[in-house]
Amino acid sequence: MDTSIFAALAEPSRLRIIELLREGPLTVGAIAIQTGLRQPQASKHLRVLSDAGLVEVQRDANKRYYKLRQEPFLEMEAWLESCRRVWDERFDRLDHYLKELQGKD
Amino acid sequence: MDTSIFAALAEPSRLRIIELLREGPLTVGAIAIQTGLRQPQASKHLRVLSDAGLVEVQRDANKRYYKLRQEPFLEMEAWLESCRRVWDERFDRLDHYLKELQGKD
DNA sequence: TTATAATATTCCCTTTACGGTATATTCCCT
DNA sequence: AGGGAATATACCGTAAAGGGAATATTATAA
Repeated sequence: MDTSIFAALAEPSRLRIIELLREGPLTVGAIAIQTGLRQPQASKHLRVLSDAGLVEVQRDANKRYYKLRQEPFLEMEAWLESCRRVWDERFDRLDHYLKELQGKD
Repeated sequence: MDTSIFAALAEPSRLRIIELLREGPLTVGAIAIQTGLRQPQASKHLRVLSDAGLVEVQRDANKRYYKLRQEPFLEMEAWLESCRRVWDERFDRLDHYLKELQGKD
């Protein structure tokens, strides 16, 4: 799991941007307005998100539409899935079983 | 979605700790050894993870067993779910439909 | 080609995060 | 009570992150 994905999402404005992009692609200007960011900061945050692979850009004249990329989201889902078995009933029972074995030494 | 969760996971050593805890609860000492961290750093990272609600501690004499908490993982799964609809087939079609409407102006 | 709109980058400054080391705390054992 | 193990906290120094403002880039239109 690449930590740069989490690092990108750790900044409130960037998380906000991601949430805006759930509705569909947006230009830098639109993002700046909807987040209350100044244009340079919006660009800079989008750069970080882009470097982390969370968004991609689609050019249209001198506007740039940013949109979400699916891959990192799939990666996160897979990672969460790998954590999920901790709370899996069967794993819990196995855990207790092993603990009991240890206790017998 | 609380960004402190992502901030906690953004640090490589902390992500590693979480991944170790997938196997079950561990003491600070065990975590320090398995990650190659010195004990104080391990404690500090665990503090961050704890403040973010990702782990909880269970005392046993002067040892402390850290284990994963389920809630933030459920929260992340729900959040990812809210992003998922972007790639939903139907949403995509609606998007194209709206774009076509705009083009007619 | 020049003006303008949209976006990206640079520089500076301040704050925050992290590692290292020392020290404090807590608990057990005798 | 005193010693030692396990863990937490404090303090310091450095490096990275983030905002602000100015400037550079790219594309369009006249």
